[in-house]
Amino acid sequence: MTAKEKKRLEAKSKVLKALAHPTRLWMTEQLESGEKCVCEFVEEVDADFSTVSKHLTVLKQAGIVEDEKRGKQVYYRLKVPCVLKFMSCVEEVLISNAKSQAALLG
Amino acid sequence: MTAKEKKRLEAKSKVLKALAHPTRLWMTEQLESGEKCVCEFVEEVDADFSTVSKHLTVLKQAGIVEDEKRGKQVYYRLKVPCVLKFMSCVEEVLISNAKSQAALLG
DNA sequence: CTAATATTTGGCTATTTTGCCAAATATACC
DNA sequence: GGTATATTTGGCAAAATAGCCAAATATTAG
Repeated sequence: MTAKEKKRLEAKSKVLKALAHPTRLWMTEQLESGEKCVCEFVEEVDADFSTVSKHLTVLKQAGIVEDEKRGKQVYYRLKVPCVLKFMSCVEEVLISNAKSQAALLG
Repeated sequence: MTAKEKKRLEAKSKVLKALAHPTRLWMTEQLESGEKCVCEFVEEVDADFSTVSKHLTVLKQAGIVEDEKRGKQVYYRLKVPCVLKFMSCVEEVLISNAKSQAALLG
């Protein structure tokens, strides 16, 4: 494996890792219907304001979302909408897992 | 958020988390061209045999790959091939990131 | 049965990630 | 200016993850 390939793998992993957290995944899914400010997330997520803010920072640094400050609030929106489309494949894995589970149970 | 939705988010996160590691991502990509046994991965991955085996276990438990023992070897193959197709979206994020980077540099 | 090969498992430490709190920063309003 | 609101940042402790080694297991060959 070349150094370049390694870099590319690490970059892709970073994007996946950003999505690989229940709260971050949920927030990403929420953004499908349009931008939201941090406070809107905080209301629904039962987590500290700082925690939500940090999660959004992770998504931002991965390049999945972008933010814009308007007045006192910071609004986040999807930067690369396809992340939601590819989630359908993750669902497919879940369905496959459920089938395996069902098969085991007879 | 209902308990059911929470479960679903956690399940999806587990799948994403399994892919969110350079070595596991690489191994998953390698399986695109067909099954491989653990020893083949070990030769190319500069990591301990046990480490590679554990990574494969993570992918297996997430439902991304399945294994089959034949003789002394254990062969792994993709169980849900779409995981590679959705990787094209992750690439799209990388391209988007590169563009942002380029824009910053003027 | 014994030896050799392929793989998994257990255990341990180092590193990374999470999430809270408190403090800092930014913006609008008075 | 001072105050209230929205958000980020720094710091810390708890939890999760990674990767190595050694030991256990399984299979084949002799």
